[in-house]
Amino acid sequence: MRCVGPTLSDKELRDLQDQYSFNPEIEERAEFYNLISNPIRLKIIHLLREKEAVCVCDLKDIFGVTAAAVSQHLAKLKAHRIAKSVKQGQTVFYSLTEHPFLSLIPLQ
Amino acid sequence: MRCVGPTLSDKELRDLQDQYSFNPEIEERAEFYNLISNPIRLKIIHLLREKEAVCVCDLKDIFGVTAAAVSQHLAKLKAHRIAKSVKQGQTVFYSLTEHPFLSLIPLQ
DNA sequence: TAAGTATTTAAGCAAGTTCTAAAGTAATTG
DNA sequence: CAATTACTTTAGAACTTGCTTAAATACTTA
Repeated sequence: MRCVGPTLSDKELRDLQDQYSFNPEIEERAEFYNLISNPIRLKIIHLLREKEAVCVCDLKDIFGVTAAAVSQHLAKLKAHRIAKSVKQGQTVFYSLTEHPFLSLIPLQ
Repeated sequence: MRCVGPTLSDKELRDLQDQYSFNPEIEERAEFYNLISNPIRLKIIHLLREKEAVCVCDLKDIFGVTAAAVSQHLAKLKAHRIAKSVKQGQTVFYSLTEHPFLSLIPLQ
């Protein structure tokens, strides 16, 4: 049942339902915002804009968390194709991709 | 203990620790991204850019959830000073504030 | 003023997030 | 080749999120 108060017309309501109830573009963007809503992941992105490529080992020292925690954050960034990795010996270097959504994050 | 592999110098590491281990600006931005990482809240923001002021009752019909759910999302937007409300009779109209972080969200 | 409408608040639950410790894999080195 | 280092994966605890239902509040109207 519709509300009675001074509200939208039936047509306006239908239009907004069509536009918003299912909207993959906005939903995809929300998912990206969720990815960068973690302070460590957002910091990793800023840091990789500055440093090009950094290993897990250094990231764990910078943020003061375990290597496991850093590795899990990097795996999420990688799963969203925001970061990529290159193995050099036993060291894994992470760097940013050219993902278009990265432009949603302003430079420092 | 520092890593042994081909990594950052001690000085680079200290500089990055200083810059990132505690960084309220980035942390505040991450918190905002968390706010807009929910698809309904992000859609409400886009919708209010289009419609100026909309009541809880219409939002519940647009998104197909209960009024309680919408009200809780709006309360979060309000707590972060992204939205404000005006009561007209028994109807509560919500609209956007001029919060600077809103510029982080591109127009449709 | 009783009933109905709009909204908020509270309680509770299921699902998701993020950390740690521990175990597993792979490369390096004494 | 055993030990060490770098990293990943797994499992589990603590916490957060987002919904629903139900109750509470506020306003309107018959």
